[in-house]
Amino acid sequence: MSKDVRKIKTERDIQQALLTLLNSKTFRQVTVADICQHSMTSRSTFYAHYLDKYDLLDKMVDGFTQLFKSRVNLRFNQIINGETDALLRGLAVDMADNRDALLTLFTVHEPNADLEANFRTLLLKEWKQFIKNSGGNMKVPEDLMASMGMNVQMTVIQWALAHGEVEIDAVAAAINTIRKAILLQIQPED
Amino acid sequence: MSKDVRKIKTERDIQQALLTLLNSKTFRQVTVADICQHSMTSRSTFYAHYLDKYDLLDKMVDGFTQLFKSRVNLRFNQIINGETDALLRGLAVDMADNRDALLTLFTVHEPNADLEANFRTLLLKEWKQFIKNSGGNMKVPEDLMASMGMNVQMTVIQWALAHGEVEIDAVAAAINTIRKAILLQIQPED
DNA sequence: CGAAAAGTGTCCGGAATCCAACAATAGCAT
DNA sequence: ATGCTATTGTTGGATTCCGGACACTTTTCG
Repeated sequence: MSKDVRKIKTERDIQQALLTLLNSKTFRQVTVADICQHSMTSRSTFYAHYLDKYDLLDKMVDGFTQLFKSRVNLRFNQIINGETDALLRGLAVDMADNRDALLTLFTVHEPNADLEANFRTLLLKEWKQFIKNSGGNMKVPEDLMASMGMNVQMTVIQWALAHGEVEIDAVAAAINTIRKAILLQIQPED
Repeated sequence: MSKDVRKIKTERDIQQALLTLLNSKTFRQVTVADICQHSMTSRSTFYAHYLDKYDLLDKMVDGFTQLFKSRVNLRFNQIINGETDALLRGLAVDMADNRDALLTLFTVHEPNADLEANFRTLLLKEWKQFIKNSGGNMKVPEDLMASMGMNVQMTVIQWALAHGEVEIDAVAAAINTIRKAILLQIQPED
């Protein structure tokens, strides 16, 4: 049942071609012919794999969204006590493999294909759950703190992707300050 | 008459796979199955393009040799007076595009496929011709000076490939000293 | 030595891809 | 508006590639 390697190769080439083209063009400006030319595939083959360029983008965004989703669940489930800073940075290193692809796709915002929005939605959902499970009396609205946590984490992820996770320790201190302020609101019983 | 793109793609993938494998294995240790696995091509396809792995290596070496040959002729023909230092460094930047491939293939020395030997042979031939054309009375044997020029230039090429052509100016002064000493022998009428 | 494992080279049917058409639509300039 | 050009999808036959088999040689290892 597993795919023919030719399918894997062409899909890889097509997707890589789109990412490359997105460095010099808007997604709207990219044409199917462009993608085929860069990936060295015929247009008939392209349409054998995707309905159109929007379908291609959808599937790429969906793929990374699913990958991120599994990682998010894993990371949040692994949290014990005081490991929230590991969470903040952990997701960044998780996605480091797909550094270029993610950074590029973050710049694309189409109605049904918005990777950054998907990431934010997933994180927000997990933060709400996390706050609810921690069960303390909140001084401020829980949704506000969830949004705060999500935004801080998203900032870390994007910064790490853009600058390389090597120097991530340099900002750890600054992030820590913010993190403590947030956690103080989330778990006031500490 | 022009090739089907599929042929171009598979040959590109196969050749790239060999180069990658040569970073961790000797050419003798590399197996056809390895190449096929890395390049995601079937063995039957491999043998449709090449007789064996030696044939693959031959064609790669021949390709770069031909490319180098044309550049060498071009550079030497462009020499007027006092531009010999431009020649010394020019060939280095010419080959910069294929930096990784050349550096890797330079480590392979097979009886009928030795890129470094080919480069040296081509350079030596051109240096001999260049010295003969300059027509001065030589203080030392012409072949010796040709060999000298070839070796200096080969050193520059390999150094530039290994370290990046960006900082090539750093060694320009040192090379210049050697160059003057050599040219003094070649053109004693100056 | 002798058997097992790995590698080589070749073959074939079926699958994926190419290529060159084609009509239809969208965008753009005059 | 009117053409003109670019782009979009679709189709069918030719080409290339894949997967797996086969016989054979070489290497590895007990």
